[in-house]
Amino acid sequence: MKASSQTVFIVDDDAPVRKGLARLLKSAGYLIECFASADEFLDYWKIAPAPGCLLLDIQMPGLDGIQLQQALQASERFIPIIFITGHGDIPSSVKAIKAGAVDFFPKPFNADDLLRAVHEALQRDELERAARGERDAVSKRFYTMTPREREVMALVVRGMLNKQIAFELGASEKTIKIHRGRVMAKMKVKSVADLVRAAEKIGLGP
Amino acid sequence: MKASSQTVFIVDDDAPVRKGLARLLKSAGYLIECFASADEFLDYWKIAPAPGCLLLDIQMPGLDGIQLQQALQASERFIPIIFITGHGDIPSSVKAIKAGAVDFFPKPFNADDLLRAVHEALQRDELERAARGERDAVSKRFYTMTPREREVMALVVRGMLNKQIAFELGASEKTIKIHRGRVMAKMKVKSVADLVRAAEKIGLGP
DNA sequence: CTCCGCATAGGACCATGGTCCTATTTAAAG
DNA sequence: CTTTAAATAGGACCATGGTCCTATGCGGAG
Repeated sequence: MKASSQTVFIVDDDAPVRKGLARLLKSAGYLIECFASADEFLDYWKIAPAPGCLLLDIQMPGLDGIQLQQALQASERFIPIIFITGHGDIPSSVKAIKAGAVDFFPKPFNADDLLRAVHEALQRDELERAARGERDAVSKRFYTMTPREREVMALVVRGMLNKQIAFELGASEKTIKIHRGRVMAKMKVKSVADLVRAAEKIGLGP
Repeated sequence: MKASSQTVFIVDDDAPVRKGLARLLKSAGYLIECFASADEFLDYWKIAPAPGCLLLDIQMPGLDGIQLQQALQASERFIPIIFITGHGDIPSSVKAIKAGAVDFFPKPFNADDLLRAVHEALQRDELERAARGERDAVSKRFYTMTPREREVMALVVRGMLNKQIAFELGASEKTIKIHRGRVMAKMKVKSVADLVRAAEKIGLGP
């Protein structure tokens, strides 16, 4: 029984299957939440998204597993998905994995394989959350800047000198220095190197 | 018939299948090379790797498709793979895609789907080659530098001042300036921003 | 033993970056 | 109509970066 603040969300229309999965994963030390349909899960997820992963049956009344995956992809809240299916075929497994699913198990599946996949999925979620947190922090700072400051930042990140930036933007070098100072302050970085890395996190290429 | 300098390599132990695939892809304007076994392909590939993609049957005497994929993964020469199989199962399709395969088709497959996959694979190969070319160029420059210059580069990329680098390396600021100048020259960059991006291409983190 | 690459470093000098202070103009918000 | 945020910019000043030239010491290759 390991401590865990991560939840395994189980979505399956078959109650005995849910119970079986829940028991298996509880005994492995994970927090569990069960849902009988994709919509039920989505309602919960919109209100209380949490760190964890999603164990998802493909065949279900209402939204099926693949559709739920697409819905989650479109939303901004990411969660790693492991598919489970009674009657899956190769094309759908390929599609699911290409769309980023962690794994895809036909029933009956091996419990150890599933646990390994859950472990991998939870790890992915942690990494993704960390990366996302950084992106969000940088992005938030970026949007505290004025339009002009953002322009200056873009050119600094391209490696341009104040003089060149001044020419490019039709302002004096003096003004650029001021904007540049504010960019460094608002982005909370101490060097151009850090600024470049921050810019890349939010997709600001040269 | 479009012009193409990219080759589709077909590896299948069944001659009629090879011929059918070759005809289909030739009529779509691609260059084709056929092989009856994984080893045959590998021998060719070791000598003359070329831009393109690989159409690969899973079931074959000798090395099977998945093993060939692993062998290619271990080597430094990347080529995008599309699997074709008569008797594939879901676990192997999942494994193949997770290992980076572009697609995985059970027979019989739809010709349009295959052509789409080939197109995607060739695109991937181009992107991968471009990225790899850049990495190699940067890496080559990196290794023209002396050990000391590389140390200085690492610290410059971390955003440190000459003064701090001097202290860190136990040298005078003057010496650091000289190394730094050589770093910029040998890496062929004109700004710290460019140096940071070059460093990231070869996995030099802060 | 000599030559060369590497690391070291000082002097001189100028370009560049950064930060004070002050000040004006404009446009939007109240 | 006044307040405020944004962009503009000059003066003064100092820190930092970059590039000349010159010079020394060390260790390996020829």
